Amino acid sequence: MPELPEVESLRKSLLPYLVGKTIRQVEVLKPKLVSASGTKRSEDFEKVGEFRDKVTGEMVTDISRRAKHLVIHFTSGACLVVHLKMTGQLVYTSEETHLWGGHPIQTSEEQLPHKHSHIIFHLDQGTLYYNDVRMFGYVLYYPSLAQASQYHAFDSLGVEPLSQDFMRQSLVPLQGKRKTIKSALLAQDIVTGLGNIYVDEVCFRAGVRPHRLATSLSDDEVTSLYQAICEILPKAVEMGGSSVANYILSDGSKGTYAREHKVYNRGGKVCFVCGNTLEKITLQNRTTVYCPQCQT
DNA sequence: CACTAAACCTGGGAGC
DNA sequence: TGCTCCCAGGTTTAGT
Repeated sequence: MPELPEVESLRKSLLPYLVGKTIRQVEVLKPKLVSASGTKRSEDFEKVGEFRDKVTGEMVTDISRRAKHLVIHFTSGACLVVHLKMTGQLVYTSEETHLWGGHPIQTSEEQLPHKHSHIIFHLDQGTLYYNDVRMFGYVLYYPSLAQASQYHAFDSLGVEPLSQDFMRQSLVPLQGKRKTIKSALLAQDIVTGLGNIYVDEVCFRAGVRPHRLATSLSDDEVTSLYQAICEILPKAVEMGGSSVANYILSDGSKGTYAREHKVYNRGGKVCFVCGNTLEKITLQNRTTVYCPQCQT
């Protein structure tokens, strides 16, 4: 479930650990998760060797984010594009800190690597683990940011909702989409970064039913959606994201925004605002929860 | 164009 | 205790 707030929180938590560190050695235990030249999820073992060779010796200069992708930048201009998909994690440990959940490692299940550690980056100080239970995620190497952008068609993505470019006007194209509001917000082409959790939370806050057609949105409702996104996403980032299932920050600690959820995972429960029962429906093949009273 | 389902995977929980 | 079944979300792709 890493959505924008989770990826952004992870990015921030990785920065102080990774910037300035050099990769001394790489272990790729699940070849299908990496690529060295744009061919995703290849089983080709030569490409694993290529990946290892190209990444080894690189120093991290910065970590950025585009939509739900993390981009790890290197001195040479090359970069790694990381997508966590459903269950990916990036966890950093070092001899000094050896942290897990903000405290020193104590139990065996806090030990790394474990059976879901698929890529291990040994740094000149500390170790970065890519863990992924379901292995939907990936780590792609690109020799330059330009090539990464080209292959990944980052330019077909909509506006970044945390950027200064994001304004009410950015959401006006919603009114031209002949699909449901939820579908249009999940599609990433108008605004990026929202997933199942935050679309439901945003719709609730805006007072809009997610299964209505986007063409039915009034101007005021577009404004409400804009305001809801502006309020919810920064707050979620501030709280480290929503740790449902297995999302964690780079030191193993959890984000706390899940306690702020008003509708996500609350189908059949009582609406905090009006006291009515929250409705649970399936939309776009995804579980969707809304309040029939508060959302119109 | 927009929808739906399936696919990619595994583990956790419910129900029996 | 242990089995089966269903569910979880991000994204792409194939089919309607």
